[in-house]
Amino acid sequence: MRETAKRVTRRRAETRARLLDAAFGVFAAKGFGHVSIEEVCEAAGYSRGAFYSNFATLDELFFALYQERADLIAAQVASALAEDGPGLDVPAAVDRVTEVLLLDVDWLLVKTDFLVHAARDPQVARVLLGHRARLREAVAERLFRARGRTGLPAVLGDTAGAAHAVVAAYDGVTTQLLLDKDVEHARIWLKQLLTALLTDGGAAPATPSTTH
Amino acid sequence: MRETAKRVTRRRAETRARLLDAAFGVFAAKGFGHVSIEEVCEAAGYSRGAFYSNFATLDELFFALYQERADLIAAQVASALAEDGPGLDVPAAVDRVTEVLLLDVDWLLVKTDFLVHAARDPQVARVLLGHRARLREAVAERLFRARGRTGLPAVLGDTAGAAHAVVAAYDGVTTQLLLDKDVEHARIWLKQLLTALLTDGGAAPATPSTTH
DNA sequence: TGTATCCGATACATTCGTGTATCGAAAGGG
DNA sequence: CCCTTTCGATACACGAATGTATCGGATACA
Repeated sequence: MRETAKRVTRRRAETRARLLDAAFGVFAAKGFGHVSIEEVCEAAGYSRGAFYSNFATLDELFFALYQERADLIAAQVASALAEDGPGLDVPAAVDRVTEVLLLDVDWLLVKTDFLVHAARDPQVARVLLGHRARLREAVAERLFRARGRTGLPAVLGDTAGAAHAVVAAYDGVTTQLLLDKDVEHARIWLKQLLTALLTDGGAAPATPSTTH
Repeated sequence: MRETAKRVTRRRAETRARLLDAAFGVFAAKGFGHVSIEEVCEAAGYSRGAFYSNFATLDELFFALYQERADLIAAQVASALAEDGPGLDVPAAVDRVTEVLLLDVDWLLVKTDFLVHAARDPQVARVLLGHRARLREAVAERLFRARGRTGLPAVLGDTAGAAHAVVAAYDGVTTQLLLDKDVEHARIWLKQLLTALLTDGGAAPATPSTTH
């Protein structure tokens, strides 16, 4: 006996996807909490009937949207970490990851909205914490492979601690980026931060003016 | 000739303050964007007439609220940085600042809401950027006074760069704190991060389990 | 204490969003 | 090719929140 033995799908999947895509745009532009169901439907080119046929509430759609995109990003990060020359080239990996993480400001906006949402709903918070934990583990595993090549500062503890620091740096840079919208500067800055955190002395690269 | 020669005030100041206080509670609980004007008024024990007499829109109230509290925190941080034994004791200063910055989770919630708000309104963003810049300058000035005692890693550049890193660390830790609500752990973790960032090798303190 | 002014409560009109119920059309199975 | 099932559009009823206009009571100042 199949669970929820719904007969079908195909149109449905399409409209669901369109709704999610449209919602992403609307959320990015106005912020969850300032968006009505109607706006999403209008942006997607559907009427409210389509919405209620696919989702019960706007929260549910938001959740689905987040999960979809978060998984996508996670996969990209994982591949950026995996893809490696023969030598465990940490700085190169940092570059690739930075590129992926700070790709799309709209996503950062939506993600932060989701954070704010999760901060008030323990159920949702657990999911987000799960995503973050998985990300940290991927980073930690990568750092572990590179141990020895790079001397981690003792203050951070083991590779897990260092991974924690990496995520914190990412979050910190994101905050600033949301305000000044300067992606290039954010990338440079994140690389600098990660270098400072992950290398023991820190071979000084050309330090661009950090007065922004 | 006085600007806006309103005759005056006393009841007015009182109700305005009560409205702001009540709004803080409501915003912290439900999040800006899920709060109606009526809710704020009800929480404050007033009717909508009082609100419209003091503010034009909910955004305006939110802005005033943020500014008020942000100034307060800024003053506390400044005093925590200033207050100093004869010797420039950086770790002690880090402790004090950490204490102040991670004092009230509700404030972090509201602050993050405001960030999300500012991210979509350049006018508001400039104000927030201003606040952050002032905070950074206070930190930088303090670091400058302590230079020599603490060897800053070269990767970060000058004291201004280091201050930038301090704020980023703060923001990063805030994000995690909003999800797990563990203030004590956040404090420890922030101290660790700051130590790792501000000291060149980093004298390892007792590293608590960072697996959270 | 009188009085001009200000403040905040109440009432009202209106707009906006929601959720549901119904119906025609599309899609897949036999 | 028909027929059953599902999808999504339309219409409607309802509730919630907004903004304004008006009014009575409070407050400062002479």
